[in-house]
Amino acid sequence: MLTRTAEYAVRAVVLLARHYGERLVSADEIAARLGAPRNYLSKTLNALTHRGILTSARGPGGGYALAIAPNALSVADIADVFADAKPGGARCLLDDSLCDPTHPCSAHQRWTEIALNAREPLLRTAIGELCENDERTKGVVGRP
Amino acid sequence: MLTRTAEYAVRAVVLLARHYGERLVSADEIAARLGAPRNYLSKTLNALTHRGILTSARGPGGGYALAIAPNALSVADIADVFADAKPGGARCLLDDSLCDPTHPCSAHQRWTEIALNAREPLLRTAIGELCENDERTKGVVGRP
DNA sequence: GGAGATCATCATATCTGCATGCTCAATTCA
DNA sequence: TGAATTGAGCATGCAGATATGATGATCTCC
Repeated sequence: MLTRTAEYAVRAVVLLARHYGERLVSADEIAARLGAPRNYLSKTLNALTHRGILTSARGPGGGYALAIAPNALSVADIADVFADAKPGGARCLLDDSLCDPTHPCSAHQRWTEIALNAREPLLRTAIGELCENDERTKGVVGRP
Repeated sequence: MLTRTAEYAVRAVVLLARHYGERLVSADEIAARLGAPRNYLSKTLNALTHRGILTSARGPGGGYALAIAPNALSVADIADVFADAKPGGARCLLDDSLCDPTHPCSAHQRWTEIALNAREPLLRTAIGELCENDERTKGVVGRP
């Protein structure tokens, strides 16, 4: 469903969400706890930082932190950072030469609808919903 | 949502579905109408043939044809042929060292549920539903 | 049986995601 | 100011997906 990089990103963000408002978490610690390659993860975290999803601080005691409340951040928000931006949607399913992009065929519309439906679960799921653990330290979760 | 190869496959199958019970369509014609590389598409069609989804015939007048009724074939059936078989599902979202595979954490279960929901639209959509065209030559479509 | 059409397969090149290692830059603290 | 810590960035290699070209195998038709 997600590319490997996007999966790293989601897992890292979920981890950071569990420390939201508490403390910064260094790339080394995140990599160790996720079992992900440190340098590769670093680039991923960097991309999230540039998008304003994370904040970062260097030096001793530094690391990454979530810049957005866990319940205000959807899984799709994370995944989108690493998705190749498809410019004009998918190509026509039936015949490239017979489908005008401005007046797409019915199959085209149906296909787009399916793609949206498949994306829906990612859009509707907040990071906070994935942070439940056995201690339930964060209390009730869920998109408001 | 789909890999490029899987997208070619779906589009090719939809094209073949429009000629279901009519005639065979050659790889050359399919490639031309889809705007796909001929030899690459050939391997894709070959894989579908080995799975029993298509039939093929060589020689003049030969080509490919759908081996299954369009309404009895889901988009997921096609996509699965080109999906890498993930052995044990996704890794734990929270912390690899804290999640026992036999007793996955709640986040793990939630994540699996999301993945299933995202796959649902592909499972529920029959190829026949994507074959509607302006002439509606095939009559009413839809999974029975 | 021969010629042309068509599927099937192999060899190779290109591109992208993934991963690793090294170096630079910024921050903290003594 | 200097050392330690930590993020940021660059160079490179590897594997798989994607694409291209050439060749073989099988079929139909004459």
